[in-house]
Amino acid sequence: MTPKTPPGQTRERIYRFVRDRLLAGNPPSVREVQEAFNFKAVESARAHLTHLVKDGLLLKEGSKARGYRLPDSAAVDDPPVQVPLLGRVPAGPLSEAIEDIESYLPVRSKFRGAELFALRVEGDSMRDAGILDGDVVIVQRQPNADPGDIIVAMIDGEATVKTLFVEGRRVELRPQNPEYAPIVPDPDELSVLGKVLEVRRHFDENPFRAALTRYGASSTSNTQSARV
Amino acid sequence: MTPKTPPGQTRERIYRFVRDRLLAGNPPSVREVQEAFNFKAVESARAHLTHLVKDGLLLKEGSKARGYRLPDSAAVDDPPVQVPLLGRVPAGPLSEAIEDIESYLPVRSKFRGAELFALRVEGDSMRDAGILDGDVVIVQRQPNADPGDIIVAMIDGEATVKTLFVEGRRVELRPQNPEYAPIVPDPDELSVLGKVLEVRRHFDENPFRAALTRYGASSTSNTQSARV
DNA sequence: TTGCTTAGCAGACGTTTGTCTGTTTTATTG
DNA sequence: CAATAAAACAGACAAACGTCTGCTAAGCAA
Repeated sequence: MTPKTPPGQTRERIYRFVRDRLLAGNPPSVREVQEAFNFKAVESARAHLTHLVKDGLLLKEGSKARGYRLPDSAAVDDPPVQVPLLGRVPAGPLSEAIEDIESYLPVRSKFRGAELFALRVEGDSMRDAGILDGDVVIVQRQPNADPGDIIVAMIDGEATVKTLFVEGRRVELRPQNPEYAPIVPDPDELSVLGKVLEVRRHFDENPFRAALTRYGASSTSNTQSARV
Repeated sequence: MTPKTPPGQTRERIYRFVRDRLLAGNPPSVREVQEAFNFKAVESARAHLTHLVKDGLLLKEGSKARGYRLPDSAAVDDPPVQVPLLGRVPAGPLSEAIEDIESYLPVRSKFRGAELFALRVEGDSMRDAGILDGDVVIVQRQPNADPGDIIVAMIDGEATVKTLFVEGRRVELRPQNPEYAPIVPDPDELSVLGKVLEVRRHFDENPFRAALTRYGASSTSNTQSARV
């Protein structure tokens, strides 16, 4: 027999497993819990689930399939903030750009209260900082920044993402890519839109696949059979 | 027979019914749809659901109970899913790693239903793909992947993030950094943990600032006065 | 009218899933 | 050590559930 786990230990892990599945909108069946924990018997999983209900950690109505639910007490403590992804750069006040909202991104609620917006990066001038063309940056709107911050600034009516450098009176916007030259704006004309808090990149539509298959990887025809 | 409803009218009501149930984390069964709309036959409900899938308004995987899900398009302003950020790599079943949860990250609800976890990347073997040391990847847990996918795989008991290549029988895990060599695992021993959907990097504690001040930017003492 | 399509109904079948009973193993406690 | 409780296992059963085939009725267009 599988070695017995100390009391409560496995139960807590099962609770979190079910909790995550429920938060993901994907309620597990008893047998899925069984398999996730390598139980040999369905009843082992069900016993744990029954106990969790008895302890008030889970809810269950009737004997429906995948019928376990989270009680109110387990509701996510801090609902995330929804940050607008702007299709165009907000030169003026952020409120004027709301008609250009492409979608909303959830960010951790620790940023609640800050004025945030998201922007899609164009170009690869920040390549060596791991910010690539098409990435989305989450920006905290603020009129000034500290040296070393990655900021979004308005230069000649266009928004740029650069690293801020300060040497005495001289202000420099440095790209992170040797192919690009630093920008030295007139300190009085430098308009800081905000400071980059986070970068995100999605691989759903994999932009690398096209380039990669050029190397001679399996043709699309046998992609299915080539699944690993 | 119950009077027939004009084309599409009932279908739209069914869609909203299912959608609301899914957003509430309470997926309905076919028979629950049947009862909600007073159909006399299960098949009446199922026909509508099948059509909704065909029209792309709903998703369905396999023949699981309560298996209908929302596609990406419907997930715009839905409450985000909370994804666990694991402090340690989930070598075994995901359920065994739940005790190592550092925190939860909000991701767009388009991923609702998938089994997701987040992981902190170590090393810069994927540097040229814009995945740097310390970045967080959001992974969809799945046992296989397609060529070109960026995957998390177990190699020699350690988790690695690499790009998957397949040439016939030969499987290759390619870093995106010329300083690293590709890994050619035994196809039978390659264990795919999941596929990387997204990368995130936080600049809150700016990792670049230390390196940047070396260039002679203002010393820490006048950082404040140097704010721009 | 005829033909076609869609909506709905009826019944059945097989799988998934929840549940139950009984047994074995392990840790703990007196 | 024996007694006890908890954990896990084994096997079975019944309800829930998804799916399929065949059918009728209603609307629509040629």
